[in-house]
Amino acid sequence: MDGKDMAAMLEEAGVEPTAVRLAVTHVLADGERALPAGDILRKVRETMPVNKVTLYRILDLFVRQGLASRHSSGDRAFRYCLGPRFSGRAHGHAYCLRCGRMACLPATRDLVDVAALGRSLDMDVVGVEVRIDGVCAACRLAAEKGGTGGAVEDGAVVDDAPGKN
Amino acid sequence: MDGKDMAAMLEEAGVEPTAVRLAVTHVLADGERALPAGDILRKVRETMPVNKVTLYRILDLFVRQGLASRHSSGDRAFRYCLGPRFSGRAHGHAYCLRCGRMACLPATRDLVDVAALGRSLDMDVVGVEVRIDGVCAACRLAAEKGGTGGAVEDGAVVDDAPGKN
DNA sequence: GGCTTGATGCAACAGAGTTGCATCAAGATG
DNA sequence: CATCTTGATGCAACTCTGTTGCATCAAGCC
Ligand SMILES: [Mn+2]
Ligand SMILES: [Mn+2]
Ligand SMILES: [Zn+2]
Ligand SMILES: [Zn+2]
Repeated sequence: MDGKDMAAMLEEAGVEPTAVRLAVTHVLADGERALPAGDILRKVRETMPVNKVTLYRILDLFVRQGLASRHSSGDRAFRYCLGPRFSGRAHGHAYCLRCGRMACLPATRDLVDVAALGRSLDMDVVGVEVRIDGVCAACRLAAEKGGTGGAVEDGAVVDDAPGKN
Repeated sequence: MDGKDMAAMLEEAGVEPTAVRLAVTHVLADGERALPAGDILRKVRETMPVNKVTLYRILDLFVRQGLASRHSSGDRAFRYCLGPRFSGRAHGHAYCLRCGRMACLPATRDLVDVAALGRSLDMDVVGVEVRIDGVCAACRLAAEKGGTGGAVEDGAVVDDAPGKN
């Protein structure tokens, strides 16, 4: 996806295309994984200075407009990826309990009979969240080699110090 | 379930049966819903004084021992209910976006083909989380009557002041 | 030029859970 | 009995992940 597509996506979602929003869209459009706000913030900052509040507001906006979707993981940080309309599918995720990475799966429809659900529950169904919890291949290998900390490399918590936007 | 059963469950789970743990088990054994720690704390406190840290430690212990299971909702508080071994089934949940209540569903097996998942993912699958998001019947009715706040009644946040255990 | 509007920044705050250390009771040991 | 150890609990302070209020700034309009 190039810059042109990003702007088109924002417009289609009814969102004013500012520089930061384009950068966030660019990160989300990677599409491999659902990312926590902290990771998105780091990636966007490789391009330009951004305040974390701005990012949170953009993510909320994107979710409201269907551009992004927000998913809960086993830890306390929500993960964001492109919404169904822009990723081309409603999909579940595979969450690694060791490294915290959350991979986007091909689709949810094969796994869950949503229609049957709507009928069987006395509830207006808005969405279905499917998450597979386990240990990813990278972490399994790392564990076999004797490591104890999973297959993570990044770490570095996003800070809050003045002048850091 | 009476007190006798509670103690038996704790023993079966390999957990020392203290007064607080029995009370927590009692609350979880209700079985209708998965409850946030705050709700559990309030209910246990109707019986005896307890510190919130104690509750969190008990919940962690219960989850480790399989007595309870921990589920993520659309908000930032985890919900706890009896684990599969003690509730008699692995099950998903229905989360109401209005009132935040999370109902335990009959079973997950009918909805998700877990075996197929294990095969298709390069991952050691530990668990599957299925959550239906929507608006519960009570909230739908409340909304039709013109209310704007969902079908909740409780509210009251659990405090942290000294002398409150 | 003045006015409004929307996006962004900054500081302080909030909720949910954690950590470290103190205390206390029940057993185990002598 | 005196003492030692162990596990459960309490309390204060802390972390992490967002949120809220208010200030600023730029762009468009009159
Ligand atoms: Mn995804
Ligand atoms: Mn349940
Ligand atoms: Zn992993
Ligand atoms: Zn409801």
